[in-house]
Amino acid sequence: MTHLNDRARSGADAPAAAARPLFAQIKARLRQDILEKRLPAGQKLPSEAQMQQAFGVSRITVRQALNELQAEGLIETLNGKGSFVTRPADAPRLGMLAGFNEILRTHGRAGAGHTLSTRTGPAPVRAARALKLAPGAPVSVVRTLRTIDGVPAAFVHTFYEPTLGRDILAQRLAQEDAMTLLEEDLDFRLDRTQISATAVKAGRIRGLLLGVPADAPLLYMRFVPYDLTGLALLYSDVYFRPDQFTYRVMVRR
Amino acid sequence: MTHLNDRARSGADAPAAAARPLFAQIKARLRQDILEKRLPAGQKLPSEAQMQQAFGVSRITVRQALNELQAEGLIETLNGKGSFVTRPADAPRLGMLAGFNEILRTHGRAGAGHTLSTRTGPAPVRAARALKLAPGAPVSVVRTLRTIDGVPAAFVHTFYEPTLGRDILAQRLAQEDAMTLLEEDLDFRLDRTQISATAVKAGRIRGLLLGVPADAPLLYMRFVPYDLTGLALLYSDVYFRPDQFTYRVMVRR
DNA sequence: CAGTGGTCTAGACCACTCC
DNA sequence: GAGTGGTCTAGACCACTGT
Repeated sequence: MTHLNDRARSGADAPAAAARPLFAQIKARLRQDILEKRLPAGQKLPSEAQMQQAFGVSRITVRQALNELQAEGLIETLNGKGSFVTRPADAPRLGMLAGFNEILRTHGRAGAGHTLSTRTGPAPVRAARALKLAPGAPVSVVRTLRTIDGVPAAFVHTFYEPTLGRDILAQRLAQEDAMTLLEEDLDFRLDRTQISATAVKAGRIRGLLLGVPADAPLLYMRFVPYDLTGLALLYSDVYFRPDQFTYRVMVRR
Repeated sequence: MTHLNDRARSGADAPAAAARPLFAQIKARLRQDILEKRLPAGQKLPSEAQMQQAFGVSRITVRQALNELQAEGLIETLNGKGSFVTRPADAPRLGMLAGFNEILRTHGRAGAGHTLSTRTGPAPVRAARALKLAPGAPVSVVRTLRTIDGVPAAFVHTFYEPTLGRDILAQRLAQEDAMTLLEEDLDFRLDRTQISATAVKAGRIRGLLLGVPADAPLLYMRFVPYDLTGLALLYSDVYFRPDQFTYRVMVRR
């Protein structure tokens, strides 16, 4: 049966369950269905009239649930057509989580990438902490070199839990950046990304890789993207050649 | 008289005005009253019942307007008390626009600042472009040096239009960072900030100021905070000593 | 207690989309 | 035209805040 609490707030006081508002219950149910992919991306939701029936509530109550889901970006609603589960890749990149290649594309420059190495090994402390793993837990580590118009521009170290379908990352990190892959290929719902930035001297090894003197300054950034569920999806260390690339973000509020 | 369109969509076709939804008209009116400070920060709005009367609409229509204003962060609504115009400083810093000092405070370190110079002169091209001013238009320029526990940490160049009450910035930029001043002292409603980051060699002059060798790497960032109305409030160039400061942001979606 | 916002119902008419 | 979401009304009861 599909019905909800049945207004169970009146009778003998329910011992535990807090009797949440109807619209919140409907919202939570739909939300779960979406996050656990029982309602896959692009799927049309039942019409408001159908939900009214199914849940046994008035239309306004259904709409309040849908409005909040829309505000969270989980669904989009089109007049005359219906409500649909958002495709993660279509969701507007509000805060600009655009990755490396995406930025280049909008500037009309040609990005490319080479995988230097792929392996699985114990997580370094900083990666383990960011990913909330036990120190030394196994992680996949991919090192890539990204170029712009043939010139080395960034040296990237990506760490991620080798479970899930995430191993396709290793195959494709050379062509696309991690953010795009997570959204478009793995259908993760990116919610926010923790970014930090400093500068470092290139040093001998990174200098050779990036084609700059050992004392050249590099932009050193870390990225940790999080799911809508709060899960840290990966940890990425990036060294940028400042003459080739400037990082830009629009931060809201 | 306070009434709205009076459902003017039916009769003889209104020539221009597009007959926007009632709640949108109410929302727009309140929004303007808030942005133009006819409803000052902290002010209690009329109750929903009063607005129902004043605008001649149903309560749900009033609430739809208020809900959207709340979603935009312009008002906050407290059960049993009423709706109030948000104080910019109270609004949650979602995307983390926390400035320099604020970050230090949460880390328990002591920040301080010295004003190196204050003057008014023609805007450099990059500042004029960011602030949407005519090239060479007069801007105030303040140079400050920020220290952490007595060690130089950042060299800051701030440009802003010398109009408005903004000149109090010059007096206080040494003690507080610009973001905080804009919100707390000038009651601007920050909406988003354009940030960019690269690395540079310190060079001789900046090296002397910050107490590092001329070939030391520095984190070079630019900040342009925008109003809710889309106005660029200032332009800021910052050179950070990487051993003293790492920039962190949480970017949403 | 009176006043406030929070939730909900049962209708209604409209604009839009697709057939 | 039938089906969809967008807007709106006129009520109602509740929980919370103040006195």
